[in-house]
Amino acid sequence: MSKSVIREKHDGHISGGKADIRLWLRLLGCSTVIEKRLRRKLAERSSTLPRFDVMAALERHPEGLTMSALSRQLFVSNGNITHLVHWLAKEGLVALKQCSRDGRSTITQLTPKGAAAFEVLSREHHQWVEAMFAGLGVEDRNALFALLGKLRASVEESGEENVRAV
Amino acid sequence: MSKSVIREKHDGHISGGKADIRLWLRLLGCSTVIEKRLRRKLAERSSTLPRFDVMAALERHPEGLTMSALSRQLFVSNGNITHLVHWLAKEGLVALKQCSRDGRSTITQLTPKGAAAFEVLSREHHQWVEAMFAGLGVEDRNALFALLGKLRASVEESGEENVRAV
DNA sequence: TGATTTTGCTTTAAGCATAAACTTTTGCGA
DNA sequence: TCGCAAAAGTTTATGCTTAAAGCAAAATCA
Repeated sequence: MSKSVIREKHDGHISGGKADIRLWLRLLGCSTVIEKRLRRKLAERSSTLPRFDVMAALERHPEGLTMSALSRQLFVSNGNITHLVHWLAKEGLVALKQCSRDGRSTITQLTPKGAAAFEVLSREHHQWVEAMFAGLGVEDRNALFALLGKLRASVEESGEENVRAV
Repeated sequence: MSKSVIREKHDGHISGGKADIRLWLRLLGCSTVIEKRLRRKLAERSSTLPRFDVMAALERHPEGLTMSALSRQLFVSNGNITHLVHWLAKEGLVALKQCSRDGRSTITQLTPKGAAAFEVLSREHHQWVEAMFAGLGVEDRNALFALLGKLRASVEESGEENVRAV
């Protein structure tokens, strides 16, 4: 998975590491195990997470999206989107058409078949996630949500130095 | 990154989704942004996260590890380890030797060069992580750590149904 | 208008990851 | 001891991902 970095030891401590590393590894571990489970479930239905993501984005934009818009929405590279969309198009799940006002752009939309397929997958996806979080009470979920918000802010702030002098 | 699934909308809510999905996406987002930053930093030093992981595992096992042991430690497939270790060996960062008691096994160890390289990378790695978590106070970190522990337990429990009748 | 830059997308090369098939070696049981 | 199953690694096929190079269309601007 290319994710692990270092492993927690059995006593929950890191060899030579500190608390931050331990926290990061736990965060990574949670995210990874959930993601793997979702991938596996989707694979059982002959789909993948990236394809699901693309379909989810298109489902929320019935008017269609350009390749670049998809790329921005999903935070993946342009070439990546090309690949995914072409695959989905070959399967008949999305339709491509030239943009009339801009000859460079391709508009991507879910086909009825694609929308139906996503409808089913999406419902299941939600159930899978729900099941994995079921062990947390409402208060825990709210607290976790808030803390992750703080963390996100912290990470973003720590990266600002790169943009400072621009 | 193949991770996103669905996107949070600007108001922080999910189209047609529920709180669990929102929480999952925020967790995924945090994990992904941190991981991307680490990957980028390592790339600037001509390394990668998977290679760093392998070296970290070997650093904690000076006696050496077999390929399979590495595979288990890092939770990645066997073929994957083959690839990574051979690359590291070609760079002179790890050394391979046949296991005397088992002709099938290959023992993998850091070379002095590899240990020195890891020493440097590891120190930097720790600083990067520290910086990203710097915005969280000690209490927040402890709370987050505990909540993620609960989440992990929840995820594991929710997967037990597969093993129940075995 | 004409030249330059930007934008949208594709292609290519490299790396990471898995599953499945395969080889070799080991170990175990009849 | 023979035969066969299990284990260690490798290889192959497939897919995701990025960065970088490239092409064509559009926009900018002198």
